[in-house]
Amino acid sequence: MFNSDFDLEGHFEERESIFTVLSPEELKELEKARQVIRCRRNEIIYKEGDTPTGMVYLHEGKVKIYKEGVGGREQIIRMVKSRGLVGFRSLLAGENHISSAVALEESIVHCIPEDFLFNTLLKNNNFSLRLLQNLAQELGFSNKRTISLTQKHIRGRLAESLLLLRDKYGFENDNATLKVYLSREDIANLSNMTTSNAIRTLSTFSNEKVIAIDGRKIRLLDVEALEKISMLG
Amino acid sequence: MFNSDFDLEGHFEERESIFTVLSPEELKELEKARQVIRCRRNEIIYKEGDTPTGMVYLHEGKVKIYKEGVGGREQIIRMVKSRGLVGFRSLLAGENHISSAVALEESIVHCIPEDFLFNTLLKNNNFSLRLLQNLAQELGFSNKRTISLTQKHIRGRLAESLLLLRDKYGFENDNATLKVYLSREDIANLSNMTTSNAIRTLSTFSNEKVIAIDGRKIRLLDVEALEKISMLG
DNA sequence: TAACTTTGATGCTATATAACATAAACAGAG
DNA sequence: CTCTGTTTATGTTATATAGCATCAAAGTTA
Repeated sequence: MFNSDFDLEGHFEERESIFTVLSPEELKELEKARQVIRCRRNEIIYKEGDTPTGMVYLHEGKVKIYKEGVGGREQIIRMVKSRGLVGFRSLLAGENHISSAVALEESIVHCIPEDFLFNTLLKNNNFSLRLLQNLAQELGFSNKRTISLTQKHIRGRLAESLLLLRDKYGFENDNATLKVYLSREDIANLSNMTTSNAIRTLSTFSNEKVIAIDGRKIRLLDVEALEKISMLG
Repeated sequence: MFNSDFDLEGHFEERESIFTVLSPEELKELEKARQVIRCRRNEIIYKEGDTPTGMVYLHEGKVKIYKEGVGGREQIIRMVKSRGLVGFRSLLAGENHISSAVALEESIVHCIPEDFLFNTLLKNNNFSLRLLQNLAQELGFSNKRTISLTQKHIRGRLAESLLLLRDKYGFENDNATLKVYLSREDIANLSNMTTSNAIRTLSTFSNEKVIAIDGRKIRLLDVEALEKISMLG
């Protein structure tokens, strides 16, 4: 096993939300207990250091989860898509939030009270198992990511990020344009590099015809090449 | 919250094993089901890519868990102490191992069959909750670590690793000597740097009277200074 | 429309750290 | 004990990438 790369095929896919394992009664309770919140673009959902008020579920939209590092430099540690979980780790660990969550576009999140969560965990073992699986996969992702972000070179890190965005959000109808529109700064923060270097390297990829850029629209022209670049670091 | 550092006080402490939440009958079953294995120094417990055969519990000893990165360079992602879990993530995620585990000294591990694990998870909700908490804390650790390893400079990374080793394994009776004896290479692999740089930086710390080194014996002379170095990156 | 702010693009310089080389100290095998 | 391989130590060089500066383009607000 030399390939330390991501299992690019839907590794942490989750077409269905974690709540599909709930019974009809539990779902009813959930609907009563949850609080539906609409978030605007760039709105903060929670911040590093906050005490979690409940579990946060992203019903619709896109969210970035990041941590502030040395000198306030932010590192995006996870991207969330519709039907995904945003804030759940800290609650389960019994800690305050260690990261911040911000909506990347108009989003709808559900805030699920702590009580409901723990009651359901105690009642419904399948729910517990499902959450365990989710966390375990997330931990695997984080471990793999640590290696990539520390050991790969700029080109490899950027290529990996682009593939990661494809896996997470997929393509537009043309089957090539990433279905997510990030600023160069966000791309840099996702890939552990400065904004200048993200811009520069995207340009290089574009010159090499590996991708095509049009503002924030990124089309993956040669996925195989990207995978190669990502692999070789 | 500017301090993105570790909660140095027993963040992922676990004096008691996760099995304390089992009932007397479950414990009996566990004793029947588990396989006790003695590992010698440097013995491989499992390797990246292996299919997990069960949950691995470290009864006694010290274990490093690492992943191979670009060009075979290894990154230690976790250190395990007595009564800790070694292999559990992959089983819960339903994946193959994404990391390897090696005994750092003579160790005794218990291999707990998959059946027992999942049966107990379905029967005993407190066990599930406990495991959820464990995983959630581990994920938090991994996220924090990603930031440290990517953003801190060599001195900061090494200082953090030394503090991490103290938190995990504690001191000898002199209340200063780390109770773990790693090669410079392991220290480097833990801190995301080359062996030369680990050696060089340890020397520097020694010259600065922050630590004292005598072969693999490392005494922390000025913990406050180390914390400062770790903090400032 | 104009003034202003943010984002994107590109070049240049500085620097942290990897990579390499050499040698001493140490450990294990015969 | 001697031989041989590994670990530790230290100096030198090369390089990837951060940091900074400048400018153009695109959005935003007045």
